Amino acid sequence: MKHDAMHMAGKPTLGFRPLYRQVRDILVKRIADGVWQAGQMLPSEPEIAAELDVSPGTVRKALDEMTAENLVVRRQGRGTFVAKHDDARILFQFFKLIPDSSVREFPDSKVLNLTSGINPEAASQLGLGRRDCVLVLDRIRTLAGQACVLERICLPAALFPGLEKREVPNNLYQLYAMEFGVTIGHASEKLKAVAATGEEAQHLGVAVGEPLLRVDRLAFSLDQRPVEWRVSLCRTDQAHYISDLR
Amino acid sequence: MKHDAMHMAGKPTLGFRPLYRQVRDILVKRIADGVWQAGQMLPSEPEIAAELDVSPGTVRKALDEMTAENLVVRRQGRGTFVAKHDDARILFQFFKLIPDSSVREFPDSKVLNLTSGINPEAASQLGLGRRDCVLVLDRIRTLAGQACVLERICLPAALFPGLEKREVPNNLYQLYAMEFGVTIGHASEKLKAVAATGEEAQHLGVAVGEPLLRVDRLAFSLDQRPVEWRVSLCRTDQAHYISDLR
DNA sequence: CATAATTTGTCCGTATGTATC
DNA sequence: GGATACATACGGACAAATTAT
Repeated sequence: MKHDAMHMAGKPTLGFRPLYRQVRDILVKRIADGVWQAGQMLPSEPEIAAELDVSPGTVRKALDEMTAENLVVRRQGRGTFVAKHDDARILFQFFKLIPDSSVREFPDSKVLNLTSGINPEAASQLGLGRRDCVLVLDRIRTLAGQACVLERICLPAALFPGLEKREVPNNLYQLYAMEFGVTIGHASEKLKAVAATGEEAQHLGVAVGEPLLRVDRLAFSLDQRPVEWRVSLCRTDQAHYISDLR
Repeated sequence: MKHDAMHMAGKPTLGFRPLYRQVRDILVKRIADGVWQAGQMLPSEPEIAAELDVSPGTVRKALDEMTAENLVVRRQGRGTFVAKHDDARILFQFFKLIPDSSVREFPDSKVLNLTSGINPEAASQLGLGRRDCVLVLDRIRTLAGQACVLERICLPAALFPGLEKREVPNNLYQLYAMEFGVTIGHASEKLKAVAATGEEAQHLGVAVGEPLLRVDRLAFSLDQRPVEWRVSLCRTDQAHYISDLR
């Protein structure tokens, strides 16, 4: 690794990546493959450096990036740990709806429906073939005692075998990681204001035509593949969605 | 600086900051104070290191952070430059509304109204006294040929003297920086779905009661003070707001 | 067009401080 | 207190990109 072909050649190859990024990729892959599991401590920086035959500084830079991506957590004096999808992290990274006059809070969930079958639209969003089997989960979420979010979650059935026959917990991303080895790395959301239809209005306890915030999320696994498509309809009369621009 | 009092004492002071962060603060202050202006090249890393009597690696780490915060831009072989609020940056960092079936685009603006006076609500948002003078700018913005955003922008009059008597350009953050020495560093937005009122509906060409996306933004200067409060009402029938979760 | 100078990017190695067990 | 781990700081060597000569 130290005397990488990329560096020896006069010209860098087209697909050249810096050494620290190659190291990063190796470490990410170990997490994605479950070699190092959620919450587990990584080997120390000098150990990783010795194993991969790079300098400690290079490992440090790779871990710096992974820390910035929320893939690992570093604790001085203790070690570096694979980030867990615990409630606190989900709350800050993936749940952006906050009660207007109160603090951040993890919503309860009630499952309405869980089916599997053909769903061309969802399959397209998830990058599957039109006829690949898709799981569809409908649920309603409660914030500060009020039904607040109605959401439909679509998943590639192939990645989550047996999910239909299982109790579905509140924290889905933890379930994906712990039970199916699918770790969500990041997600991209598209927001619109829409009018409530009859069925939606009934679930959320609002009038038909009332404005709702529609959040269309595509979530990606650590290897950058789309693995969840989620559409949430949110009441925003007593809550708001936060977005920080930096 | 090298033999900082913080380091000599056996115990770190309560308000201790790492050296590279102290360096960062000095450099940020120079940008905030206009010593180094937008687009200007900074001295080279070894020069800054020599001037502040720290090692080049420490300056490098300070600049790394500032790069991550979009305060400076580094270009290999050329130098490090103070980030400009040019259209491209505004478009990616601060304008999150994208046409559904097209690419990112910088919206046109038409000023409806520009007044100054007492405004307790805006003053409170901006951290001013209730009776401090506030500038209020109303404008309407066009995306893909369609009136799309109706927004009200509130500013502390004390920071923007003479703004009322001036032509107001499309790119406000550039104006703040170039003409008034106020650089926006980051912003925080709260989103809700609301129903259009009569006046709003007329401006945006929709029916009364139609759902609109209400974006409530507080923007902060480099020294972390709130300097702009902006409420935007957006049509989202042919556009959407994007938010990346990482 | 070729070369040199400048600047950031990458990589390396060491020493010391701080937190935890 | 000692051992271990990460955090900080330092400084140097070479590569890559750009600009000036």
